[in-house]
Amino acid sequence: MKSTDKHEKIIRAAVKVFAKKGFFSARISDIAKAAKVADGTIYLYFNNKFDILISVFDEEIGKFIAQTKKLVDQEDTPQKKMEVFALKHLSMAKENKSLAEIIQMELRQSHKLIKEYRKTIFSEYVDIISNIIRQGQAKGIFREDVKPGIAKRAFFGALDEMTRLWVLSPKPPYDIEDTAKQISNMFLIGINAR
Amino acid sequence: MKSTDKHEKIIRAAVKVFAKKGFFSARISDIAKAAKVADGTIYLYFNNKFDILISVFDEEIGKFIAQTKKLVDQEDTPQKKMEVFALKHLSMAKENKSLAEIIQMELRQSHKLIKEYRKTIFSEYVDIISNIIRQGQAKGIFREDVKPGIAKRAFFGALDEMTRLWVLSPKPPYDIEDTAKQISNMFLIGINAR
DNA sequence: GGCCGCTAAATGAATAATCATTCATCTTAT
DNA sequence: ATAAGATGAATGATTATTCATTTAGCGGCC
Repeated sequence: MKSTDKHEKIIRAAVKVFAKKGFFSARISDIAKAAKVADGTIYLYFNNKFDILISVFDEEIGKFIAQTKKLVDQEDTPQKKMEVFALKHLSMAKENKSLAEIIQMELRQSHKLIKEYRKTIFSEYVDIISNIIRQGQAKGIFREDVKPGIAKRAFFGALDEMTRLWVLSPKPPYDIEDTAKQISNMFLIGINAR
Repeated sequence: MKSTDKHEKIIRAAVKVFAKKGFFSARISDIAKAAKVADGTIYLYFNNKFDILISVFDEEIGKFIAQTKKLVDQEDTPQKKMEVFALKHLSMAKENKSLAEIIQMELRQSHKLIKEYRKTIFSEYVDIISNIIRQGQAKGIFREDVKPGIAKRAFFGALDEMTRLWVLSPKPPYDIEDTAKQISNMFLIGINAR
């Protein structure tokens, strides 16, 4: 029985089960059933339940960050980079809802390991934003008095909250591209009339 | 033994314990010990563990929203209202770190009841923002093409993410008032140089 | 080709530990 | 003396994890 990669099958099943029930309420037997393997089989591929969660993060989030960086690099202006970042962020949430749900829910746990994990992985991600902002400031395109360390959080937070809305609702209530543009515009030109 | 209000004592203890260990890892006996009562006593005041968490939210978040509304109402201009909202939000997180931590962590759970709860309570809160924006638009102060439904999420998300930073770190790295001003400015006038 | 024997992989029932919850008993205040 | 309040040991339910047993794939041999 070597036909399919069990590791992969279990990860995929776990993403679905964790998204649906949450990490703590998910039973190993739920994951096993969803992956169509025996309970014990899971322990041939993972050390314990927590290890499954970490593996989900490790194997999925890394890819996504790399993709985002690449897309941002392809754009010329800082403004366009911001917009592309927003678009990529929101698209990912829409296209991979279960994973987005897990990131939203489980990566917020107060478990020590999760906290550390979040700090590291999210720093790498939000620093894409602060780099764009610094570039823009160097070129005289962005205001000098904006602190990149705050702005990156604000921009990421705005996108993260939109994602949460979609994760909690059955359907995305807004158009992805329109939302990405609205949000990046709000940061770029503000909401004041003139 | 009627000297102190047990209900209150237990809530206070629960806030600390939940903040430290998270809802699922917190044991009833932890809370009992922190509140200096017997395990069984907790069940004289609460139906079950989950009920404690809900009570924490109910009794603390309601107060906070009311306070925020009042402060916002006292300001004249929409711009000032936005700034005051931001300031109140961040101050609350700084002054009541344990509660902020619980809101950050536990109110994100995928448990069905929590999801519903979050939708209701947060709607009330973020609608303060969309109301400010609509007022500003009616007065011709804010751009008409900004959608209040998106802007409210973005603004809240930005503040929420700053809060998360503080909750995860040992110390607040930025000045509250300065941060509130930076964030509201970013929304009001954007980050573009001109 | 068919038949052993061997190993790695898979199974799932049994185990063992964890805790939320209960309730028979005890305390305290009036 | 009584009852409302408090106690905490015992209960029972839940599940992560283990491990004795089974199964499947594979190479060598006749």
